[in-house]
Amino acid sequence: MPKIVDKQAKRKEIAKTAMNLFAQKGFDSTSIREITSCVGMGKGSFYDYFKDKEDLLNETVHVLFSEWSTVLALKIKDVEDPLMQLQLLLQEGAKLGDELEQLMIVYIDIWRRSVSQKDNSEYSKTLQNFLMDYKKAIATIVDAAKAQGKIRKNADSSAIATTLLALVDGLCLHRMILKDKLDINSVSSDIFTILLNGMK
Amino acid sequence: MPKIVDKQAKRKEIAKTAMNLFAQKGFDSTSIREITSCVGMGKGSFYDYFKDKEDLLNETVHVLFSEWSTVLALKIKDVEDPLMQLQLLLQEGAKLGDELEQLMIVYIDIWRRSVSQKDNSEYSKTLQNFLMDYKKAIATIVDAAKAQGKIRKNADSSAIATTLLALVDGLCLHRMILKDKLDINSVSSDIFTILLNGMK
DNA sequence: TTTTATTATGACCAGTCGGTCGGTCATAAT
DNA sequence: ATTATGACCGACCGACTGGTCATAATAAAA
Repeated sequence: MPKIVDKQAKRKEIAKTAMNLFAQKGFDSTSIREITSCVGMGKGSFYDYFKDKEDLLNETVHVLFSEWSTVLALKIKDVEDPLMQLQLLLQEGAKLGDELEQLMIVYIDIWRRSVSQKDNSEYSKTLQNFLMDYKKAIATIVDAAKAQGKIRKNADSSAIATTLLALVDGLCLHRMILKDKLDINSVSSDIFTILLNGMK
Repeated sequence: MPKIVDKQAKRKEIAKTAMNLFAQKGFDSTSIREITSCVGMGKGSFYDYFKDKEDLLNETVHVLFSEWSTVLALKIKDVEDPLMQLQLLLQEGAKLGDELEQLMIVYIDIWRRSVSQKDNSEYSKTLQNFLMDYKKAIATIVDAAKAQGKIRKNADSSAIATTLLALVDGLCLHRMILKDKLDINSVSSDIFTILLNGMK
């Protein structure tokens, strides 16, 4: 029998390498040649693992969100207090743009593609699902805080989750442009106090 | 003597047309040929108005922010109460993504380019300045609210402005992906109440 | 060793890219 | 009527694109 390679593993490997290039030049301007040469394989072989360039984008999106979730989950895993979890989510999430700047750039790139493309491409749906799952996870934490009486009972968990998520992403993005001119620590602690006062 | 055209006006016209195409395919994937054919001019003439493709991007960014500011300023121009202005800024700003979806898509595209490109290109600086000016304008409104005793005196205007701005952009972006699944009205009114309670 | 199914390859393809350039055209001043 | 000049153009360039395919390399089974 011929040698067998783990196709799924190689897909991941190629996607990870590609992500670095996407972060530098964007998806559209990164060529298959560049990617394969960076991985150390022939250009033709690319098509043994991916149907076409968009198929690579689908894989990239999966890798992206999986890494993102892993890192974020690690940040709050040992925290018990749901309120503290929310605060961490805000502070650490907004700082994730520094730590995972490349991921963030690719995120934006995919975002733009997903919105301007009218067809319901696979990566588009993945992006939607990621956002909704993320939101649900936050809403669950908010509910836990409500159950412990740390947030007023009549607060809209879903709305709070939506807001927090949008805020984190917004801060992330703005911070990427403004760099040191946007001090996450001072902003987020102040805001969290305000939010908290309002939510009680 | 030959007829003289208003070069700056034509630059604007071309940039506006280009923006529609950028919103559909992204800057990288939109060709000069496409743009000029859409405007109804020869490809060669393009270079009578722009040094190169990036020069067009600079013009596009200016047009983009100018349109954005104009529309947003219109939304709050007749409102006296600074608190109401802030609320409008949040509600209307977040909905601007619907009204000006094309602008928003191009905004994201430029954003990605600006961050991944390490050099300090002109459009990059324009984007930075726009964000900082925007933030300053909001901070001014917050100060006005403080002066009227509608926000507690010790609140950090700058932090609040930063947050509001990030929140608006974040909601805008999320709404573009989630469409109707994200109801801006219910979210923003609820959140504004929370913010307000905390800020008093 | 031979066979055989899978993996790996890079030359090749048709087409597109941003950008240049020589030259035509329309107009307004003379 | 002549002339000067900016506006306008599309053929052309070298470089590059995503994708194909005939062929070569590989390694387990016979």
